Amino acid sequence: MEAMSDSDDQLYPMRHSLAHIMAAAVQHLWPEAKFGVGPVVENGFYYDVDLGETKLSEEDFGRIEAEMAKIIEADEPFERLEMPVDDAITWAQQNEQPYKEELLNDLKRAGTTAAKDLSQDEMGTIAEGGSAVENVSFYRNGDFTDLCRGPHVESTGKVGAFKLQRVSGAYWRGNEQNAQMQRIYGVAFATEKELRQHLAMLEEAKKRDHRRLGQELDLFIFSDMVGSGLPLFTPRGTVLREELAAFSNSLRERHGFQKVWIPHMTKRALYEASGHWDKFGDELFLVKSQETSDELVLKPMNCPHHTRIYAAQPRSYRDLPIRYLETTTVYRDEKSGELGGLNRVRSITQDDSHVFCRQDQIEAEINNLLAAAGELYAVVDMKLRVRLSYRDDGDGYLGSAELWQSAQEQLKNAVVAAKLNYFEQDGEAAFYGPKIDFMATDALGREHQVATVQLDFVQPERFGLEYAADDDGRVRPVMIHCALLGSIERFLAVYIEHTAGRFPVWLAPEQIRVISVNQEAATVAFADKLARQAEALGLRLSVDNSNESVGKKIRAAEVAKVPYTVVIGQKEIESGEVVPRIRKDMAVHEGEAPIGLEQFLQTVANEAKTRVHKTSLHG
RNA sequence: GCCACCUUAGCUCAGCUGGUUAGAGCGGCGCUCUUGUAAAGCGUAGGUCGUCGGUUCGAAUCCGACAGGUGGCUCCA
Repeated sequence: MEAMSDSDDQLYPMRHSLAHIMAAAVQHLWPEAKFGVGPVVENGFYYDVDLGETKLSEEDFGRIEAEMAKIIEADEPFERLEMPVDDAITWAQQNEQPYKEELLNDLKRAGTTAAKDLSQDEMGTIAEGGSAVENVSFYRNGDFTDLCRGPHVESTGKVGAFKLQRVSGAYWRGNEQNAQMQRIYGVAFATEKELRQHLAMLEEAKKRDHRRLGQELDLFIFSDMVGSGLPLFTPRGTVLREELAAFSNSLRERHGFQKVWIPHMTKRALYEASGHWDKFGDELFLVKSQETSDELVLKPMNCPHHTRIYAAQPRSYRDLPIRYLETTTVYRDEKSGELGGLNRVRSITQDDSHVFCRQDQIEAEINNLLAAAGELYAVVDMKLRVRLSYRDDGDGYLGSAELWQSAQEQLKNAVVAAKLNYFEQDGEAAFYGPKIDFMATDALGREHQVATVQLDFVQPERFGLEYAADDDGRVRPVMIHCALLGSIERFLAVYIEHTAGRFPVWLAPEQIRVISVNQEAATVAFADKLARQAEALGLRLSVDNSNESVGKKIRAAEVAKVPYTVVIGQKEIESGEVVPRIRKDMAVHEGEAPIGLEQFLQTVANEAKTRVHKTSLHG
């Protein structure tokens, strides 16, 4: 979320100490507690505990916090002890701490071999990672001793402000084969004020939650009868989807992509050929034909279909690159616990693109895509950062080492040329090729994975794709997958929260609301005229002619976050001018300024067309 | 899929430890008012308390299964 800073460095021992104090409190309350790991995380800390049959709930937080308060009140000094690993193992056995014992045993082995099996967190919890381990450290305060690398603050009184947040299940060492422990999370800051600020931010995030706004702004629904992870979009939500898709499509068309269309199901043979059946078969929705013996599946991706279009004709090196685009829905049978709002759904609409190109064209094609992505994220007003995901030394990567080398270089060159803020990470590549992952920062400073550009050396191979080179030899093209928005559903989730539902004019489901002062014939006729003019300009305008007070109707428009509201009555009918009420986030000029009707509508239409998020109008 | 918690009217929520006709605000509808930049007044209709089963003289309330949701874990081509 936020970058590490000096204050985070100071917070580290504090948060670490709080994890320790919480463990002490838990042990006071449940002496049989077995402890796992208790690391510092973003904004706080957690500790994994095993309480046997006892199930914690947030109602227990009061007791735990009260116990922690006692320990903090006592201001007990933290005492650091060191002992050889073998002695520590004896300690763990004597104190019946099997999880600690397991960690120590691994640590002992890691001392002589590579520490590969231990995750960073686990290593970090008990010892400095990587190097040979002889001694491990313990921290003691009062009657509680815990295996811990530290550092801790001097005494239990110096831990700042904290609050326990939630409890959840977590597998021991992140492996679902292992026992499930209870993870208690807390947030912690140096001062009460910072803690309050953080909690206020969480409060704001709650208000902006896309699920809540989706309901309040009437954008999408879920239905028990339709099923989990299958969102249905209302007329207003559909405007958002279609405007976003149209924008992404038009951007890509401008960058040389052609639209294609494919059916949403296919024989499973397609995925047996692509290799997806073996790897992801359990995520496919099966479709049974009642007429034939075909075994069909709903498409979980579009690339295999698109390769069929490519392969339907002999291709020459002169034809490349060939660029297809399609905004279409794929279906993936995600596990039930993984679904959530629009973030993870089972019907996923991707603004998908596939480039088939020569190896020497990779860099130019990536440049092309980065330009499109840059334009899109500038319009939606989100900062981008990219991760270059490379292969590591492991095997299991397909394609020659030289191809990878060259491809990774070309990716990086393109990212550097695009002046993107980037970082590189080995071992994050897909098995079929290196990739660029885009993270967008929202208005609350949270980062979200959105667009992605991936090179693919495998599918061209699997599907036997080729083109005729200048010497008439047969050569494999490289495939580039790209989605600018990622998925429309996930993008909407992020974007609704980014804007808090205050959509810019080009996306707003309702751009102008007209409020009548009364229901007299002249007023109604004037409203009708306005509506017709707006329609001619392609604007989304609605008229609120209900028999309510003007104040109430203004409020309704405000709550619906409509960009422009105009009140019409005798005055407007006579002058032909309106004073638009402008949604606060869009205003740049102070003061009121009446504007001719025609000019007002033209201006709004122009703002929609140019996709600006501020207005040139005066309120 | 796993752990914990949740599900009462269209929405937001009351309903104490099981006890006669399940409440409120907003929204809807009707009437009065014809209104000038964030909520006019009065009236009225909405619920087999997520579904199914069990315990009980009696279940919105207790138990179980299922469905859906929330927070995590695992996963995310």
